[in-house]
This record gives sequence, C-alpha cells and structure tokens, in this order.
Amino acid sequence: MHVKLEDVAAAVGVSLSTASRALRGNPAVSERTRRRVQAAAERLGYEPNRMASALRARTSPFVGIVVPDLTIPFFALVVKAAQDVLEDAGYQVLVMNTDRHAQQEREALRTLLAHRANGVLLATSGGYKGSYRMPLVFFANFEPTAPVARVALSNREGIGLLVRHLLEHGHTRIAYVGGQPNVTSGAERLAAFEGIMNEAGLGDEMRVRLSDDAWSPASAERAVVELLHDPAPPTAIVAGGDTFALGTIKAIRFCGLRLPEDVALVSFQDPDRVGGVIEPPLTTLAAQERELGQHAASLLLHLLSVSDHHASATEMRLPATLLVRRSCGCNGPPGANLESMIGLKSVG
Amino acid sequence: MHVKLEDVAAAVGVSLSTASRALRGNPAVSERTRRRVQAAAERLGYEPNRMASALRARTSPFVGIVVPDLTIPFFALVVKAAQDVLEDAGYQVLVMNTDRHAQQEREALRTLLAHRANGVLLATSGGYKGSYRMPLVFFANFEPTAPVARVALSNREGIGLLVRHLLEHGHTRIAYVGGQPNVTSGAERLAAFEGIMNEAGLGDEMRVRLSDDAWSPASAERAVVELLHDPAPPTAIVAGGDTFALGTIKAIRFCGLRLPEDVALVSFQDPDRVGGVIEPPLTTLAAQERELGQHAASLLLHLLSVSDHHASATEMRLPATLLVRRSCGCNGPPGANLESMIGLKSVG
DNA sequence: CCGTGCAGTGGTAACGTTTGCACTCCGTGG
DNA sequence: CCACGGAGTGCAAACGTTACCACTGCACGG
Repeated sequence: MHVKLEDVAAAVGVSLSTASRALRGNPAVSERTRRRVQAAAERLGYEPNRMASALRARTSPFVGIVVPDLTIPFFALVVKAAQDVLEDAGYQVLVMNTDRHAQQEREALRTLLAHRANGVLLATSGGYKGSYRMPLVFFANFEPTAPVARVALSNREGIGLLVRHLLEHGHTRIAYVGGQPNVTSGAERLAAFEGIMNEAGLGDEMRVRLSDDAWSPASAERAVVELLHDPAPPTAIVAGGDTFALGTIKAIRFCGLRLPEDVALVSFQDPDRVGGVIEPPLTTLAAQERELGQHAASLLLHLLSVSDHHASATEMRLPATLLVRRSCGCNGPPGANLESMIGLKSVG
Repeated sequence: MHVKLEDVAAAVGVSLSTASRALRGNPAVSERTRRRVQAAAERLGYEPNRMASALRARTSPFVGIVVPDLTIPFFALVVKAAQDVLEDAGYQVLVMNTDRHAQQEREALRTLLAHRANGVLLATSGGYKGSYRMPLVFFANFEPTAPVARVALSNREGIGLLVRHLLEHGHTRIAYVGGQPNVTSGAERLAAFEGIMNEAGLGDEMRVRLSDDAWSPASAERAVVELLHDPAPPTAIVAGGDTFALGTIKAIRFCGLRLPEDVALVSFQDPDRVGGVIEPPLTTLAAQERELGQHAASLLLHLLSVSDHHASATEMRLPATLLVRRSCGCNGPPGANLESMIGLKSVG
C-alpha cells in the first residue's frame, strides 16, 4: 500500500542500505547518489515508516502529556506551549485526558509505556503510584511524596499577594472559596489562605468554602450565596481559581450586592482572559500558562538529555505577580479592561 | 531495558508464539497456559511494544486530529469529544496544531503519514492539496472543491436564524462583523448574511466589517467603533463568532451606548459558555462542539470500517438552534444567565 | 488396530528500517 | 608492481512482535 524504502532503492538502482544512508544524511554516500535517491523519494512520495525506524533504532518518537481535561483553558494553554517546545525538539506528542480519574490516569501512563514514550509531563489526578520507568515531570499538580521533578505555580506566594492586598484595604472578614485539597493546587492555596489569616490574627474572622470535586462554578455560587446570607457576611472574597471567581460574581449579583462596593473580590486566576468584558475587571494574578508549559517541557528535555532520570527531583516555582484591577475596590479607570486583550484567540 | 515477550515466555517456559497467543486471547491456547502467561506478564510488568505489533500486524494504532489551535475553546471541545470516541474505538489520537499556517498543516499531514495513521480529522487552514492517501474527514473548515467527507455547522441556516430574529424585532440597519472568507466558516456566514439582507430588500442598509486574519476581538472592536460613529449607525449587529461578539461588546461600551437598548447584538457563538456572567446574556445559537466532534469521529470510524475511503464524499450539517436571551432586546428575566451553567469546566 | 481429527504447542518467516561488517574499486606511495 | 587506505557500496542481521505452518499427542469411530 505505502511506498517503502525498497521501492525507492529499486527505482534508483542502489541497495537498501545506500538508500537509507542517503536519506538520513550519512556522509558516507556520494553527493551524486544522495541526490538521485532524494529525487526518487520525492517523486514516489516516500514517507519513512516511523514505527519501523523507531523499532530498529531502539528509540521512540513519543513524549506524553497527561492532563485532567484538555477543554479547561488553563490546561489547553499549558499543553500547547509544552507541545510547541517538544515538537521543536523533534518529539511527537501524545496528549491524554484523565477526566480527573486516577484509573484513567494509570491507563494513560500504561499506554505511554506501550508506545515506549521517552518521557511524560503529568498533571496528576492521583493516579501516579511509584515509578513508571519513564522520565517524568509533574506540572501544576503533583505527588508531594514522589521524588520526581516538578514545576508549578507559586500557590502560597500568590494567595499571599491576594490576601495581603485585601488586608491593606482594611478588610478583616475575608472568605476563601476554592477547590478540594485533593490536588496540589487546591491544597496549597487553601493552606496558604489559612496560614496568612491566622498569622494576621484573623483566624476567627476567616471563612472557608470548598467546591465539589468537579470544581464547578455552580457549587462556588451556592457556597457564596450561603456566605453572604450570614449575619456577619465577609467584606471580601478570595477565589482559588477562575471558575470560583465566576460563581462568586454570579452569587454577588444574585444577592443584589455591588462589586466591589459591597463585597470585594480577588482571584487566583482570571476567568476573563479571553475577553476582558466582565465588569468590573478582576484583580488577579498574572497568567502563566505559557511559562509553565515551556518550563515543564524544557525540564523534561533536560532530563532526557542527561538520561539519568532518577537523580533530579528538583522543584521549580514560577513567581506570582499581582495585577491590580478594579474588583478589589481599587480605583482603576472605569471602562473596558484593556490590558487583558493581548494574545486573544478565536474560533476558526 | 524494557521487558519483552521473550522474557515472559522464558519465565513461564513456553514459546514466544504461545505467549503471544495467550496474551491476545487467542482461543487456541489452553486455559491453564493462558493464566500462567498472564500472571508472568503481570509480575514482570510486561507492556507490549505497540510499534513492534503495529509493524508486524501491518496496522497502526493512530488516528490524527489537525486543528488550527488547540487553545481555542471551540477546537478544544471538538477535539476532546472526537478523541473520546476514537479512543473508545481503540485508536491512539495524535493532535496537531497548525497555527493557521498552510505549511504547518501540510507538515502535520506528512507526520501523520509517517506514523501510518489510519485516518485524519482535519479543520483545514488551507494546506490540504489533493489526496494524502489516508481516509479523511473535514470538520468545521473544509476544502469545498475536494471530494472528501465533511461535517460542519449549519452556517447559513444559523446566520439565517439570527438575522431573521433581528428582522422580526423590526431592525433594518443591521451590521455583520465576522471573519475573513478564507476559511469555510467565515465564507459561509458572510455569504448567508449578505444573501438574507438582499433577499429582504435591505441590501443598501447592511454594513459588513471583517476582522483581520487572526480573528481577534481587538480588530472587531475597532471595526464596530467605526460603525457606531457612522452618521447612520446600525441598530443591530450580528457577530460571526464568539470573539467578534466580545469585541463588539467592548466597542458598544466604549461608545457609551447601552446593550440592547441602543444597539442589539446577536452572535453565532457564545463567548460566555464557561461563566454566564456577561450582562446582558447574549442571544446566540446553541453550542454544538460535542456533537460536531462526535459526528466527525463516527464518520471517520465508518470510513475506516468500510475501507473504501474514496467513495464517500458525504456532507453532514448539524442543525442550528436559536437561544433567545437578552442581548437582542427580548425581555428575558433580568439577572444571571442561568441556562448556560451546564457542563462547566475549571482549572485543576 | 489404524486412520482421522483436533487441541495445544513450537519453529520460523515476515513487517520496514538501521547499521556493523565486508567487499570492491581506485589512487597513491614505497 | 604491489601493498595500503579510503571512499562508496552491498549483505545480512537485528529490533519485538504476529501469524502461518507443521508437529505432537491423544481420543474417537470404524
């Protein structure tokens, strides 16, 4: 069905070995022969069978990226950035979704093993148990006990920036709405919030509500409505992620309150990256999906190059930056949220 | 490095053939042997080398999906839906981005050829030239002249629903803001708008502005600001996609106008799927990413099963449905846009 | 008692590449 | 004139798996 090396060799009248060498640029073949072989390959539409090459050369073209869900903008952006880096390095990327199931994560890793993937980028949902005999880099969510390289956002530092900004505004009754601590991002952000509040002597005034396992805005909305009906409602809310911010906005509106006059809001991530049309624009941390993906990919490439993937259990954290906009009560210029209009994407 | 079939066979004391048969459930091997082989494979952590199997069995595990950009929510959702279907059918999916470059699209197709992909799902950016000797299904954007199966949204019908709704409201000076006609979605939506307006005898009152090649909201915003400064500005705007709707909203606000009182807006897609916090909620067509992905994948699976991929050049269109919300001027209940809260996703 | 058939197994040739080794030329220096 | 070396090429063995064919027992019917 497909034209193979043999056909090319026959067309030129050389042996398989020579044809192979000519195509992969081996200097042992004469200039004249190389050109003739390349011409024939072009003419016949020859495309080397990568599985056969990989088998013989005892190498694999693959690298895996395993994420909970590709349709979450955060992961889509990280995956794209990582994929670009890895493909530039000559690898073929296999993207796998786990749908947040540990079982599916294990299956994904087995599949990658079956393809003899050179390495894996993993945002774990809890399915990682012990080594899988592949170089591995955790990103975003990791297994704290595993001696494996990882790169993540500065969850503690980021929450610190957000909360301290609210404290500087004079808020004391601050609530946190975030995800379950069963993944790294949820656990670290929650712990950071509690730590800072206790440190500030506001342990009694803080309120915490955690979303359901699906990290849905709907559950955040319910939680915030509940919070706001409290006899002593919070004057400021910290959202532990973009969807929680969305739920919070809806809840505040639902209760007939004004943002930021009645309740201030800051969020770990901006749900409004793509449009900048939410009013008021949200005070959030700067987005770092590209950096996260690029760093994770580079780290994996490094591990692959040194080929000693047991040694490096480094941890890399991307520094958090606060973007003060208007949802915290600061007086930014009213109107459209212009600075977030960079790097927008659209449906094609 | 990796344990191979030979090791498993040796551990049990059977031949390679028997071990192979046992693991792939060939009924020719006795129950007792099968169990012993499976136990040994388990114990040794054997994972069959899919590239070797594929090579020998003259089949490939792969199917490709080629999209302009995975970080665009529309494509992310379609890809996820298609990937789920294809993986359930036992295929390994290779996702490739083209960044809207015809050249990158051609390279992606060549790469898939090199992996001997069984078939491809392609949202083309213009790189498709002639056959690539693989079963192929276009989705969303296709090559009108190529005799290849395709599944797409009902662009004409959808624009028809949107425009006619505005006409029923009594609007006559209607503007269209959309993408360049260099891809199917841009071309069909634009043509539909012009067709309906002319048909309604409003050819003179219609205005058309096309975005730059990147389909960016920023260029839509500029275009709409321009439109609104016209001596006879449009009273209603049709956005040809979600990003154009975003740009339009910002432009309307920037001009100090009210939505929908001063200018009505309807959009082909909803930029606010994920939150439902934009005020007022937009009148749009119902989202169909899942259906599109599933149908495209099923169609490809069908082509693969009949193994005669030259015959079927069918065209499938998903029927469009209008979701009347408030941006068109209809009196929906004020407040949060609740019906769009289904199927939300979050960062993990 | 022998032929037949079938269940179970092993040997081995592929699949399409890459690569170590050996071979053939030829030019050059001794 | 012969030995030597290097440039260019071909042969054949791998890579890990699957599948065809052949073989061994054994049970059964005639």
